Amino acid sequence: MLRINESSPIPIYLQIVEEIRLMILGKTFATDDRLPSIRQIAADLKVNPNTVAKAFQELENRGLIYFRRGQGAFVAKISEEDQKMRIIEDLNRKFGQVIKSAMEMGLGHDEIKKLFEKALISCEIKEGN
Amino acid sequence: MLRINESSPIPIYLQIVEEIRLMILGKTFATDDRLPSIRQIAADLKVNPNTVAKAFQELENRGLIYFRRGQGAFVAKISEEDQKMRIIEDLNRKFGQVIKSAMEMGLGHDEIKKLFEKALISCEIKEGN
Amino acid sequence: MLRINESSPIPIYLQIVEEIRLMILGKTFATDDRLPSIRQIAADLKVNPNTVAKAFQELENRGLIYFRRGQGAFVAKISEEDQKMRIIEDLNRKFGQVIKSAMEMGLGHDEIKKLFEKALISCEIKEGN
Amino acid sequence: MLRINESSPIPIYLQIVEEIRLMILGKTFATDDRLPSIRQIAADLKVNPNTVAKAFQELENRGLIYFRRGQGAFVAKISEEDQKMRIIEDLNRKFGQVIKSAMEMGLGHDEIKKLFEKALISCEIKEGN
DNA sequence: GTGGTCTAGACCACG
DNA sequence: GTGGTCTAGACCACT
Repeated sequence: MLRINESSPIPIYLQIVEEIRLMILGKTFATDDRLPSIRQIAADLKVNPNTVAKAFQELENRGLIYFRRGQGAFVAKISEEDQKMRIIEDLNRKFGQVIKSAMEMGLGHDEIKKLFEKALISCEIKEGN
Repeated sequence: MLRINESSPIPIYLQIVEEIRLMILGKTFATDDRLPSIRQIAADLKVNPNTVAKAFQELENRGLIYFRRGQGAFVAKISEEDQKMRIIEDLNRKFGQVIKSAMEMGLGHDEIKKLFEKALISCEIKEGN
Repeated sequence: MLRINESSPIPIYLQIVEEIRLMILGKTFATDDRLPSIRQIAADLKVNPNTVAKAFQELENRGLIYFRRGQGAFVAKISEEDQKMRIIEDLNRKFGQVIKSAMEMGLGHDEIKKLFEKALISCEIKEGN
Repeated sequence: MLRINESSPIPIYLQIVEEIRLMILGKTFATDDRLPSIRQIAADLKVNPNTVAKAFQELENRGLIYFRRGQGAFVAKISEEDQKMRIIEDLNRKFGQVIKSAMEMGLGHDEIKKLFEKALISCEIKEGN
């Protein structure tokens, strides 16, 4: 389920944090669902369990998951509005960065919009597969 | 001119690479323009000259700049089409990532589009300042 | 195993690159073999680890080695033909340079050949020891 | 007449030294011939006069040239035998290096000889042009 | 243990 | 002045 990019400069544990964060916000996991075990994920990703453990700790620090001794990690409760807000803020920030860099490269409003729409369609096609 | 984010997990030298790359693609610098000196940038950003040197070396490896001994670093020639192509590929990839994460969080086509347009407008307002 | 020449005008890190390159092409190391660690080589050669790291980075750029996080550097895969081709090109270039300089010094075909053969034999004797 | 390689790691002044050394040993210049002026060479190579001056100084240190105030640099006297010996030593050393690297890459006597002969012929063809 | 990043600061080559 | 190399040594990410 998870995917990491070995050659990215971003530490693996932060890539895992981000992936799981998105899954939680996107309700792939619901409140109080049990997450896959650290060992399970480590085996899937062919990564050291310590690395996954570090990611889980980070998620706990951010209040997105909690641990039950001997049972594993579970999705923490977030209110609907809170969740929606976080998603929107997140995307707003990400879109902002891309648009900013597009503007730095000299593209205008219409060009940017066109590129976005092309990317959106191409994503939907991939998703459809 | 350049800005770096100290707390980002992305290494400083790669942040510098990315900033300069965007400037070159966006024609802030034209072909054969001299870039600011390593020492200059290092002083501006308050980082070690070696860190900037590493960024420059990376840019040279990617063929975006070249060096003249004792004179400094200069913007390499890229054909117009090549440049346009790189910009588009770059944005396509970046938009793709954001859209993908939006879909993972359960947003639909229209919601994503709406968020994008909001972000675009808010960027233009900032730019206008 | 490695040797460097302190007084050469060629930077130490490039000398290391060349030595390891020859070892890989000459199959002293096979595909996916682990190279000695940066720290190990640095200690052996009595140079700074950063210098060796720079050499390794260069080898990675040239596609001769790859890294696994936390494990070390490994010999990348090269096809047999590719390897043979590189070796031949390399030697052709090197011989060409020496022959060219010999010609510039006024030596004729036969003299050059004689010198080469003498050198070849003397190398074989050394090798035999 | 001279050629330098901008992208070589060997300093330009040492490249110039080597070129002129070969010319002197190869009798392109005879004893007491006047060498081209520093400014002349600097202009030809599009290099800073300081760089050429440094090369000349190095040649003087090695006893290959001498200066006459206000007149320029001249080829120093070398005995015939001395000259022949230097040439041979030089080539022997260079061939030795190439052969050594060939052996390190696992090539045998006959393969090396074949490659050498091919290179020799291809050099003669170039020279013939 | 591994490599990766970064700093502080030295010295060199080149213009 | 420019970039290039190198050292000494720190801290981080990962196995």
